[in-house]
Amino acid sequence: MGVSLRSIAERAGVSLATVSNVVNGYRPVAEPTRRRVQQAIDELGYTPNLSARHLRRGRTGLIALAIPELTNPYFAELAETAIREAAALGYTLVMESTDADPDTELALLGGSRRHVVDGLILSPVRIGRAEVLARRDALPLVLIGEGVSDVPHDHIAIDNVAASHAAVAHLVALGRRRIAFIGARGHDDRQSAQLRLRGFRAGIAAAGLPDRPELTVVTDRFGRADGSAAMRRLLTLTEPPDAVFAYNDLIALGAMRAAADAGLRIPQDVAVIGIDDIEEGRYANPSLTSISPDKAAIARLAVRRLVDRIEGRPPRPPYDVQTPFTMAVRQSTAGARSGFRGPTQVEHLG
Amino acid sequence: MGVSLRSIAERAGVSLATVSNVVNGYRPVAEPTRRRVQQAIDELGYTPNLSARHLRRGRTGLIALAIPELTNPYFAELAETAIREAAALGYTLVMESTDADPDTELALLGGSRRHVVDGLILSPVRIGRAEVLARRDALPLVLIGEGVSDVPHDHIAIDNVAASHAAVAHLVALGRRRIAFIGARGHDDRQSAQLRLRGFRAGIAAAGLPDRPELTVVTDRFGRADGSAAMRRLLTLTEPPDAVFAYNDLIALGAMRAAADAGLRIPQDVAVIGIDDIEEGRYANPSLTSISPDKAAIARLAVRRLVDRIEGRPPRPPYDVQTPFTMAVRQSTAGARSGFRGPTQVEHLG
DNA sequence: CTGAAAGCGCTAACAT
DNA sequence: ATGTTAGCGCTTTCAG
Repeated sequence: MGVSLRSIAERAGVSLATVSNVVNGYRPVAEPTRRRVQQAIDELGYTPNLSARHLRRGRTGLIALAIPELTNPYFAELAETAIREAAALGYTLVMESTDADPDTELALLGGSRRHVVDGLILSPVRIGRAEVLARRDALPLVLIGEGVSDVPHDHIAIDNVAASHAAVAHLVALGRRRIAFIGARGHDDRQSAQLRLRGFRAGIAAAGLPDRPELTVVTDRFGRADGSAAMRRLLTLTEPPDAVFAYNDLIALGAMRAAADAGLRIPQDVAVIGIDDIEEGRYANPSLTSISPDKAAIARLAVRRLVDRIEGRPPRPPYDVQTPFTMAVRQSTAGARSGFRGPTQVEHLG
Repeated sequence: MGVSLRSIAERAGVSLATVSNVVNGYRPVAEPTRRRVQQAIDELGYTPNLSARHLRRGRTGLIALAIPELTNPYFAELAETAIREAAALGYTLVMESTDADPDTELALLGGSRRHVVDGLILSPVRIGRAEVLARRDALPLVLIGEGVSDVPHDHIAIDNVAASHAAVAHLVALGRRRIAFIGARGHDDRQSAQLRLRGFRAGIAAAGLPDRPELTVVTDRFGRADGSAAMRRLLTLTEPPDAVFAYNDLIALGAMRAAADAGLRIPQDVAVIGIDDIEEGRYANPSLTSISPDKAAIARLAVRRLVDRIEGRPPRPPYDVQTPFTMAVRQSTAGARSGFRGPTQVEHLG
């Protein structure tokens, strides 16, 4: 059917091995030979059959990026960089949606994709440290996000405790006293990290504010609808919050929606801050203040570390890599509702 | 290294072919035999080596979904369904970002991914009918979106002219007279479809409104920033528009941002409608009226048609398949700024 | 610097 | 109903 190494070899009057070598450059090839071969390649329009190559090499050239959902812009932005980085290193990235389902996450961890991909980048939300420690599969693995840390695997994330603490400190500096946290994961939390909640509590304590459990609302998922529902619940309190720190921007945006529907002014009546700094927040009305992780750095590091493992370069601790973050202050926590085009104030924290 | 067919065959005391048959079910296998084989598979944890399978079959089991950008929620929502559908049909979907670059689109069309994927779903934005007609490559291809139609390839999209016409009619029914269009593609437009613009003009004409070229603004891309910039330009007119029909929701959202920054009220001063019905629009403030394509249908149809081609099922016209759409009327074109939770009025148009 | 040949793991045509 | 075997296209020893 297609053009194979053999056709090129015949056309150029050389052996298979030589063609392979001009394609891959493993061994030096004399200039005149390489010329002839290259010409044959161009004329016949040869492209290597990857299945054959991978069968022979024992690798597929694919890596998987498994995330809770594609439709969360944070992950879409992350994926954009990861795809590029993977391509630059000679790999094709396939996206895998776990749908935040524990069984799917476990199956992935257990190697369900073993013969499909050479390695896996996983953003776990329903499995915890225990499951990762119990893992027997040898498929190279890199974890991202706040889900699981402190395991003998590469793990890339921001310092979630510090980031959350900073968010709360920002609200406190605004003079807010009744600060709520809308966070994800209402299920059985075994060991699964609660870093952002921990940072929130640390921030509250550091400000000398009382611990008010009724101001912490957990949600099942990470979407706008969850943020809205949680906010509506907070607004039924006799003393509703004057500020909200949301687990992520999507939740924050949902919360802002619910607050607006209730006739509240943002930030005057209630200030809102999120995490992720997705573009949507910059265009929201009011625009959303957010902790801004370096998404490109996370994606790049995750891909590189994974490829290192795949290609047998030795893992060198520390496994837990923390990437920098900043804070983008916008209307949802600003005093004046100034024009959008004004310079965005950014504090460097990472 | 890993567990292969051979290991299973030895363990179960059968031939390779038999193991292959219990795995693939091509030929009947006696129940006791199948049992033994299955047990061996379970015990040894066998998973087929896909590279080998694909080398043998001449297919990779991968299909590519090439879209302008991952970070456009419309495509993310589309991709979510496409991935699921592909998996159900035994394929893995890989996302390819063209970045709206003509060379990338051309290369894809020319078969740059030939040996990587079995087929391609492409959402073209920079290439036109001519390029698709000139294509020589045999890689199965399905087109989606308004970019290219009327070519001998499967093409899935809504009726863009009708949809745009409906959007304009909706604004006209609101009593708006100075209706602007913010659309994409400011480049050399050769043959590349301009369906939405055509529908816009038809709507204007049908309402007996004058043709006002200054109310049509083209943008280079499809993002929020483009919508904002275009809107700012429209607001410099001595007679600015009282309504805007945007090429897509992202542009609409950007336009709303710019309008709000200019102190305009939506919809009182200017009504806004988009196309795509992304979730973000439902949570925007005000929420965004939008033409709502059946994204799941588009994704499903595109994948199915592609797999039909890949597996050799004959193409049966019509090539151009139009999927239904509806209109979701929300605050950005509604009179009263009612609560978000109220029922969304939907007209069925598709 | 180049060639010959083995074999990666699987499927399918051909036997039995 | 099951077994045997050729060969998909490539990379990689081992020889020259």
